[in-house]
Amino acid sequence: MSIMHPPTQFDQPAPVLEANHPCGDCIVRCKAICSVLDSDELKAFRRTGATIRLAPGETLFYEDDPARSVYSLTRGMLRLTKILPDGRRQIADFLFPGDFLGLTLEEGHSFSAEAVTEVEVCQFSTARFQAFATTHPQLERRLFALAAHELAATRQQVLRLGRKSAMERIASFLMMLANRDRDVPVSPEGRLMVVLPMSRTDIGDYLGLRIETISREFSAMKAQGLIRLVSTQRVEILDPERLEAIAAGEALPERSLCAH
Amino acid sequence: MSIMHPPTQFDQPAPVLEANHPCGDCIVRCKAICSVLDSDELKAFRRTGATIRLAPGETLFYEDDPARSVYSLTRGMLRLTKILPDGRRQIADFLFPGDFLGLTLEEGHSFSAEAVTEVEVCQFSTARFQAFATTHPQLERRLFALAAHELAATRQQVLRLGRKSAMERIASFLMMLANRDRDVPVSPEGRLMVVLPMSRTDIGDYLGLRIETISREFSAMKAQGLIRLVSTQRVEILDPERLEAIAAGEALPERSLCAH
DNA sequence: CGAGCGATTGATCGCCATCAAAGTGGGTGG
DNA sequence: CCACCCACTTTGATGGCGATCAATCGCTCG
Repeated sequence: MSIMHPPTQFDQPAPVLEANHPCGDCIVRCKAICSVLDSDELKAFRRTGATIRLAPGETLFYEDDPARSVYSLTRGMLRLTKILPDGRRQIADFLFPGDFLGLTLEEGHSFSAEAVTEVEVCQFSTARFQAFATTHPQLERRLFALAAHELAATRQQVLRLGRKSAMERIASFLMMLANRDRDVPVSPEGRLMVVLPMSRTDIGDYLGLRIETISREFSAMKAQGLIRLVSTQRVEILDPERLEAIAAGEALPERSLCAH
Repeated sequence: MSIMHPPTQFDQPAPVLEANHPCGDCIVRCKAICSVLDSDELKAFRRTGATIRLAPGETLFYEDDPARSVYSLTRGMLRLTKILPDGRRQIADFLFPGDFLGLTLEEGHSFSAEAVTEVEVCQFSTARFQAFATTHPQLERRLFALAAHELAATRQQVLRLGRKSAMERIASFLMMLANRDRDVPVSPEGRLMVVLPMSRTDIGDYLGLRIETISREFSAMKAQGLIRLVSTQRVEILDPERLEAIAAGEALPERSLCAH
């Protein structure tokens, strides 16, 4: 998952489209990979692709499947997962509308992609996409920008998993979600609201923790007045500064469960 | 660190260079970013850069330093580190000759880069490098390939840190090193030999473990006949199949310290 | 209203961290 | 050449965080 939206120089208004353009009502036009294409390019590009819809839990592709398609996520949330032979699972990333996936230099995909919520993606043949990219340098530059951004975000994840405590990981995760859609996240009273479309199991598998630990730390955070659990899927952030400090590893341990 | 060398389609013989070409004796010519350039391009490119040498422990740049240069590592090993306020350290990656670093879309670097061994890098101004890339599409394609490759390797690291035990992490680390230079690594008797130029502290900070754990697991592996500790910096792999199985999470726990 | 699944809470365990001490090896100076 | 030093590694003893096992809660749906 990106730390936040890709750098703003790419969040530019995309070229205006004529009426009836196949991408005319695309929600992620300004963010997606296609934003660097002009109207005609985009139309040509779009014709080479299909739209796929997935229900929650459905799989877009499996790890090691031959990588014959690339995808642009237009609606919903995907998770990228890796599984160990004994069933241990790691979620490498959550993907949001505008994210791009599936381009690899190896033969097969290096992770599975599954729908967390209802999902809609644009699908393109890898071969045709690459041919198209070769003739559109700005698309290649955009590809690199996306990869570089993902890489930076994934290295943040490495820091989280390698060196942060359970509460720090969760705080970090919440702040990341809170920072990503600065548009949606305010409660009626103007407080930061984070939506968690994924299950506790997913959060655990993303943060390298068990679901019980996720639950316990959420409860501890609630007890400390850091957050409010509006519902299972909605968290209100009551103290963003302190939560951010915890996420950054700046806060005193303050034992989560110490009563004695 | 790459899982292994970048895909072979890029490991092509680089164009032959005339005598006295400034890159004529470059060790990493076939692997580095420059491999996509022909002789004249390369000469023009090289003139824009400088050579920097670092002693072990010296820093090439710090996290959050403005990113004004990019680098190609020609000799030695670098580590990319992130530090938490209280001193906890995570090594995001080890870099080898032929690796490229420093290109980011943010203002500053997202990690520090320090020399593990004696190091030599080619330095280029970011601005000039980007201008040069704009006019050399094959360079941009190569950049994307490197980023994509790094991203896949970093996601492997996420799996290691999120879901693998101490011994699995170390086995995985050893096999990664063993697979990376298939050229160097055989002992006189034809067995797999891995060189560890970095300290135990570095290994620990890469794998999210303490140095005591690294030592203990090395000893346990030795006791199980998996490896032989030739010296602090040299490990002979005695049972690659089983070590690979452990690395992949396929092996039974086989309690490391269970005597009773 | 009951079934069933996910989330929460509780009790205990075990892996790895921490604290501590001893071993090793390389470099320096007498 | 050898004694000493210092940094790094290894080994040992103990503790704590998060995992595991287990029970309860709460919501959704039939």
